[in-house]
Amino acid sequence: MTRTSITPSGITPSGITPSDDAAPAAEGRPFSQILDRLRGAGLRPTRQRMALAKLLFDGGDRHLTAEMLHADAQSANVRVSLATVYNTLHQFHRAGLLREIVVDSQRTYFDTNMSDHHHFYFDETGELSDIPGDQVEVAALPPVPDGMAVSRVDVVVRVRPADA
Amino acid sequence: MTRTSITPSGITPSGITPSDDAAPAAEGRPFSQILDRLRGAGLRPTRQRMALAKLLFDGGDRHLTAEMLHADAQSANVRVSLATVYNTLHQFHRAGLLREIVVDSQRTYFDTNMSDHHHFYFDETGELSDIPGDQVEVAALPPVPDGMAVSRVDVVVRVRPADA
DNA sequence: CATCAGATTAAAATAATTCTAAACTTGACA
DNA sequence: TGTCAAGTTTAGAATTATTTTAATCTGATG
Repeated sequence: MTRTSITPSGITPSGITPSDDAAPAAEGRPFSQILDRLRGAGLRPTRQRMALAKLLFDGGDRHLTAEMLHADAQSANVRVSLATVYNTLHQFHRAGLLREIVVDSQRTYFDTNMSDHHHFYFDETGELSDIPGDQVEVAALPPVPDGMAVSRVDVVVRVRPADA
Repeated sequence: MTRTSITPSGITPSGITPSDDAAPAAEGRPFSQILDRLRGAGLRPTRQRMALAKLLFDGGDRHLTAEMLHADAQSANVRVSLATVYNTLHQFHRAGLLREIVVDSQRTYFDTNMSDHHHFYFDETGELSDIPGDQVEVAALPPVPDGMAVSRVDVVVRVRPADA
């Protein structure tokens, strides 16, 4: 239970409606948390960033692509262009709010789980699931080339239906 | 020294010329090795597959993209279309002659080193280098989801200039 | 050496992502 | 509160890596 996600109880799924947007936010919790998060990251809390942040961080750990988040936004009646979704994902990533996962050399996934962990990748379906950091041990890393520093170690366990 | 690559001594860089192609191949070594390799994989030894195989396997361990191999072919005066390079790389991969590496979600790399090993990835330059399998230890893999089998475990150590 | 499945190719098509330039918003300040 | 610069959003065009298409070749076999 070390996650930092925000999971309020009785708030409209996507909160922000086209008409009313400086919504009062009941006791002022979920909105201001996201707001602080954006401010803290030096990102102006715009309507679309707020909405995307809510979609991203309100639902537990998620692995998604730009297209997925865009679709999510559509279903939640949040109007954002795909370009903005791409921009926002990258900004959030640079700001340390999201992690980029490379498992498929054709699409880019982002992970809302920023803790130290690795991934299962289901080749068939293209789905991802987390492996807690403490369940994989990468021992004995070789000496890093001169003048270089490790920026990250990624472990991807590729799985497929046991069978053939 | 457990590699299986073929490194002949005094043969013209790419061997195959547009005009003469059923070349005698001196004592019949490098050609027939590649030939056997293709035949063994159930791939018809065509002019372009032979040439690409030579480029791929004659030069030690290599990490390359389709575009790179295509460029290689051009400089070696081997005429192959880019589409054929793509096809060939995938066929070789399916045939177990090449390994696909996912480190960059924008291009696909292939590795001629089929032994068990992992990679350093230089974020800045997009270059790759091998880490011998025995220099990384992935211990304590978590239980694989039901009905699934591990098809591969990839470890990528991302590095960048030590500094700022 | 005729045949044909399999291979190659140029060119068009696709998919994911980025860029562009114009049209907004936002926050700051007078 | 009105104004404005700087930062954002957006539709659509552009780019990049890769795949598909359809036509044309080529290697293996009889």
